[in-house]
Amino acid sequence: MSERKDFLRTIVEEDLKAGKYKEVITRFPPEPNGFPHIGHAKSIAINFGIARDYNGHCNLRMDDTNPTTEDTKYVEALKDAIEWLGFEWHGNVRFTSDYFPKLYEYAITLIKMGKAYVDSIDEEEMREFRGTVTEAGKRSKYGERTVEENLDLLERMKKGEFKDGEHVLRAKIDMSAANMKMRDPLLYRIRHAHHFRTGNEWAIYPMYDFAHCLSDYIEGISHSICTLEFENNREIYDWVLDTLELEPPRPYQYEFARLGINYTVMSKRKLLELVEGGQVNGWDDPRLPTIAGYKRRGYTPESILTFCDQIGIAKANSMVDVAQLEFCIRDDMNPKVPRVMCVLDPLKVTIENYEGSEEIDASYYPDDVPKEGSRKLPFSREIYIEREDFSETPPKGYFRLTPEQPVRLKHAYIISCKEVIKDDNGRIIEIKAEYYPASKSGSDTSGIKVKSAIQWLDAKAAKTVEVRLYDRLFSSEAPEGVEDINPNSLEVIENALIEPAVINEKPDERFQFERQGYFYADPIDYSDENPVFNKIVGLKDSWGKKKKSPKQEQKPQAKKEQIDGEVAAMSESEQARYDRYTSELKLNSEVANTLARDEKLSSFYEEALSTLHSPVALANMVSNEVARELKENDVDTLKFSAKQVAELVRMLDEETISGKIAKQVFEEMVKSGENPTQIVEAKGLIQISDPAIIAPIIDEIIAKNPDNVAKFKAGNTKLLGFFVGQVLKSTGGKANPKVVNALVAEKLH
RNA sequence: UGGGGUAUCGCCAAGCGGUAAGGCACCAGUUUUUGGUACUGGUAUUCGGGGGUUCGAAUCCCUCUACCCCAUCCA
Repeated sequence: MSERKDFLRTIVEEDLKAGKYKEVITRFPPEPNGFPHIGHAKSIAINFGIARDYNGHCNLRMDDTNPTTEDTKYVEALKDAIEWLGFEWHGNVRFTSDYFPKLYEYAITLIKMGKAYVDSIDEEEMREFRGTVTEAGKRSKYGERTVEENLDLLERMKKGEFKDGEHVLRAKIDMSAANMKMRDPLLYRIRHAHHFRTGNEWAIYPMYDFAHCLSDYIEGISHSICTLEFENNREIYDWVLDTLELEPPRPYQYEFARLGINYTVMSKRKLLELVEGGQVNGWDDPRLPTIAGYKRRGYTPESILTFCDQIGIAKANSMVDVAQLEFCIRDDMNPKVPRVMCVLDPLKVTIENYEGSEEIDASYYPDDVPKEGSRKLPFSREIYIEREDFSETPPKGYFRLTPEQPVRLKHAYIISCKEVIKDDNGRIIEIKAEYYPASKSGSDTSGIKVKSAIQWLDAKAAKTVEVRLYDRLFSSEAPEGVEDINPNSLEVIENALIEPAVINEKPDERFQFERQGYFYADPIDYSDENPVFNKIVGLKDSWGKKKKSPKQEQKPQAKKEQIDGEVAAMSESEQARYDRYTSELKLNSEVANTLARDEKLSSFYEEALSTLHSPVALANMVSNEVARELKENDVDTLKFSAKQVAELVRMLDEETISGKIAKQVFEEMVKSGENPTQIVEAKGLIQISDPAIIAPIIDEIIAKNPDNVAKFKAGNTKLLGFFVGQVLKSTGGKANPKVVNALVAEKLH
C-alpha cells in the first residue's frame, strides 16, 4: 500500500474507524458491451486495490441490464483483463441479471409506497414534460394512477403484454428538481429482446439508476466507487436506498476522475470505430489502449499497475502524458530482460584483415543487472551493422563509425573504416573495414579509445525476423477521431536480422534489442519459421532527441489576462444596509458587502451587535466564520447563538484569547453549542502573553532546529513563520502570537 | 441560462491556518563496452484572477473567470 493515501482510502479508513462497516466490500461493475481498456485498469486497480489494502474483498459484477448491447464475449474479455492484472474477484462472477427477481420485488414495494408509477406517454412527450435545465418540468397525468393500477400494469409489462415503449415505470420524485436526474427517473422499460443470460424470460429491464444501487446493496457493498459523470446520479442512488428503508448498513457512492492519456482515445465508441473501420487490426492491436492491446504489445501487468499507482486518484479531469506509462514499462523491463543484438536496417561491413571465424561468449545482461546467463556470438569476416551507425559526413557530436572514427562492435573488436563502397546512385552499400586484434572485448590491450559500442551481426549466422515498430496511433495530443490518425503508426520490417541464440535458445519472450528498445515475441503470429517481434517501447534516446530539436525553446507563456465579470447589483435594501455598515459602523467595504448581501448573515450580525457593541470585530467574525456555517444551514439549525458569538468576540476584544484560539473555540461551539466562556475555562485556553514564560520555549525550539536557524540567518525569512508555528504548537496555541513573533525575531538576530 | 463538480510546475499529484511533498518530462554533472541504466544536483518567492479575515492563508470568507458533467426508454 502506498503510504500516502488518496481521498477514497481516506474515506474508507474513516468509515472503518467509525465502525460504519464490518468489512470493506467494493465491486468492479462493468457493462459487458465492449473491450476493457486502461481506464478500466485504473478502476480495477482502485476497487481491487482498496479491498486488498483493507482486508476486504471485491466483487466482479457484470452490469447487464441492457440486453441489446451486451454479449458474453465481452464478459470473457473483462474476466481475462482482471486475471491478467493479477486480481481475484470474490466468489463467482455476479450479474445484475441474477437480481432481476429481487429488483422486481423492490419495484413493487416502491409502487405500494406510492413512490413509483407506470407512465404511458411517448418518448417525445416525456422529453417535453421533463423541462429544461432552467425550467421546471411537469408530471404526466399518469402520475395519478392508483397503486392497484400501477401494480397491475407493471405485472402485465413484465408478462410481455405490451410493446416496447408503451409504458415505463418511473420513480415519483420531483418534476421540478434542479437536478435533472431527479425529475421522476425511469426505473424499468419494456424491451422485447434476447438477453445473453436470461434469454426471453423478461420483457422488462431495470435502468441503471434503479439496478445499480440495489445490486450494490444486495451484495453488501460498502463503498461504491465510480467515475465523475455519475455525480448527478448519486442523488437517485441515495433516494432509492433511503426510500426503501433498507436495513443498514447501506453502500455509499464516491466518484473519481476517469483516466485520459494523450495521443490516444479511450471511449468505447471511438475504439469501436477504429476496430470496425479497419484503422487497426482488431481489439488487441498493439497500438490500442485496450488491455488486450497492451498485453499483445508486450506490456506487463506490473507496469500497468505501477502506472495506475503513480497517476493517483483525484477528482480533477486530467490528461496523463503517455511518457509516464512508457517510463513504467521501461522501468519494469530494465532489470529483468536479456539484452540481445538486432539490426533493423543492415549495412554490410567486410573486415578485410580478419580470417576464419570464432564464437564470442557474451552475457545476456549488463553489469548493472544482477542476473546470470550468456550466449555465443558467431563472428567472422562479414558482418552487418545498423545503417544509422555509420556516417560519412557525421554531424557534430556523432559517436559512431565514420571514416575517421573507430567504433567498438559490442562484445567484440574495435574496427575502423577503410573504404566506403557506393552504388551508381551514390547509396552506400558496403564498408571495407579493419579490426584491431588486440582490442577484443574483455582482453583489450590496444589502448584505442572509442566513443561508442554498436550492435552487429555475423552475416552468415544471422537469422531473419519480422519486427513490428509501433508509434503513437494519433498525431494529435487530444485526438477527435479518424482524421487525427498518425499514418505511420505501424512500420513492419520484414527482414530484420537477429542473433541466432534468440531463436534457438529462446531465453525469454521479452528482450531488449541493444540500443533500440524493448521487444516482445508476438504471442499470436510468432513461429519458429517466421519469428515476429513487437516493439513495446523504445529506449530513452537523448541523442535522437538532441538531433531533432537542437534547442527546445520553452518560452514561458505570458500569464493570460483574466477578465472580471460584472458583479450583480445590490437591491435597494441591501444597498441601504451596506451604506449604514460602512458609514455608521465603519466596516470595510468587503466585509460590509458580504454582510449586506446576505439576509441570514446580516440579521445574525445585528442580533450579535445588540449584545456587544464591537461592530468591526463582530463583523469580521460573522462574515468569515459564521458565514461558513450559514452557507448550508439555516439559523435555527445552528447549535450556537448570536449571543454566544458576541461573547466570544468580547473575549477577543479583551485579549483574553488570541484569534487563533477564538477559531478553535468557535469550532467547538459549532459542534457542541457550549458557551465560549465555559469552553475556554474547561480547556484552559487563556492567552499567554508573558515574555518570561514564552522566552524559554523559544530558546528550546531554536536549540532543536539548528539547520533552520542557519537557513534563517542565511536569508530565508519565511522561516520566521516556522518558528512561530513551532512555539504555538508547543503551547497548544495559547501563546500570544504577536509576542512570540517579536521575541523570535529578536532572538534570531 | 438552473444544478452538480474541478482549478497547486510542461503532465500527473500531495497538502486540510505555521518551511509549497513526490513521480513523469526537462536541464546539467558523475559512472558506463547500450547516446540505456544508476547516482548527484537544478528546476513553483507561489497555488485560476481580484479583494477580505489573521501575527501568519494554497488552506477560512466574499467575488469573478475558465473547464467538465446533467434535459437516452444507455451505463
